[in-house]
Amino acid sequence: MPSRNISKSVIKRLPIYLRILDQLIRREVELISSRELSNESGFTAEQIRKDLAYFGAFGTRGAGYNTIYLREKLIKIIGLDSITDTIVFGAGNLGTALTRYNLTKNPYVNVVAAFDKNPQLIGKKIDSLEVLPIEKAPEVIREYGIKVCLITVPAMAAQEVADLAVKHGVKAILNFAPVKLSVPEEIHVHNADLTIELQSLIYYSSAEEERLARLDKEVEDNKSKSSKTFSYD
Amino acid sequence: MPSRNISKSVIKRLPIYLRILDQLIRREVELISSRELSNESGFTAEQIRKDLAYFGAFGTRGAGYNTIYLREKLIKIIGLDSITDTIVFGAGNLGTALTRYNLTKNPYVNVVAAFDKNPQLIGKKIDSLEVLPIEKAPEVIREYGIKVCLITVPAMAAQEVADLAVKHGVKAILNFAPVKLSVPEEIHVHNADLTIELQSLIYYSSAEEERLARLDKEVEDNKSKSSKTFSYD
DNA sequence: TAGATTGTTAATCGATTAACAATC
DNA sequence: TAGATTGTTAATCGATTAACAATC
Repeated sequence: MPSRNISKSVIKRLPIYLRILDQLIRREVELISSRELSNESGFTAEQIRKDLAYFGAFGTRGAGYNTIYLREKLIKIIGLDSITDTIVFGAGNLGTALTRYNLTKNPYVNVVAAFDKNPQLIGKKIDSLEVLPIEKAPEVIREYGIKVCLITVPAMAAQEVADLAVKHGVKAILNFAPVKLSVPEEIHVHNADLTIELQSLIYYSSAEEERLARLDKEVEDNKSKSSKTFSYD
Repeated sequence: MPSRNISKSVIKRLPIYLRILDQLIRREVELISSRELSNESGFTAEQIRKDLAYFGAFGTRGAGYNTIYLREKLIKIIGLDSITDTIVFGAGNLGTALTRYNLTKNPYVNVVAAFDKNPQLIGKKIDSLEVLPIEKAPEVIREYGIKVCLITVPAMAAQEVADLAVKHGVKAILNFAPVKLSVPEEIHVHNADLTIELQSLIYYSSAEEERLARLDKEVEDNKSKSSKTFSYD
């Protein structure tokens, strides 16, 4: 029996494998080797084989993986074999984008409601979905047994919304607000912080070497100018 | 001199430290220990000290880090000391959300243009920014010396847009399209794939143990039912 | 000086890569 | 059978954690 407690990095790769299989199946490819999967995904063939082996032996030695069979297994592993109902907090541009994307392009997920506090947004339609006031959330969470939600409200409001969601039974949060949410430890939070992605990209976009060399020089200069400029007075 | 070639994981944490410092400074906190930074960020104090030490000695033994000084250093390390001009490909909901967010909430970045192919979106205003046809992109990239761009176009169009951006001088891409972009190896791509985030969260949201046990059983059953159902005929 | 906290080196842990026997 | 590719074990690499000397 495969051992459990599989690392986060492995789990993050599974949906990528799934997407590639979806594409291959659409192209009517029936069999794929780990080497070819490597080309498509950018991960090494060894890593792909090892990742899959945590969950079972899905391939055929000498041949490769049957795309349909492996896809089916991945769907079950990730837990996508029944559609996941979810809700979106915040119906601004980001909330609207995510709601619409998941409604139309993500067959594994259904958005049952979007909530906002702003009276101007309440009643607005996102495709056929009407934006509801946040007060309705507890009812919807209970009614649909919502376990996963997305938070796209402003940073200031995010903790409050998270508390409400957790209180009524949500187990996993995809958080787009630029704050660290405090939640009980059994609750899973993934942060999709777009500012952080962008800033860390900027690090690489301009001549790293030069910039850091300049920094070193500054720190040097500071030191020699007597101890430290600031000290604590 | 601190050694270079600092790992991606370190770089991804720097913007988080920066954000916390911004908050502390707003609250007029002047001095902070690595232990307190740990509480705010969720990373260990040891890790924070080590991360910072890659770039220099910014703290004061016995006291901690001066918030203003450390913030200034982080800004220079990340490369945020001059505003980064950027462009957004795709003016749908996601593109609009990102454009608006960066224009209004991200002081380190300026969005100089948003592009779309859809004639219905061209001319649309995002705050004071007018959506331009994608054909104008080369001109804008050259004029502003754009090094960083965001891609929010549909999966099908993403590679084409990336090629265009790279061709005209873009060095770093924040890609929201669910595809693996092929780019020359000196170009940096960060994937912000929201579907993958959501799917890997779903893995954790429902009883993992049970699901995987059920899977094991299936695979067992399959094996005993003669070799494999599919084999390659 | 005593107390506190950094910066840095050493130890541990975990994840990736390499190698290869198993087997289709 | 020969060729190919998986699944798995061992080796390596890198990142995190622990420990502590330096020093404010």
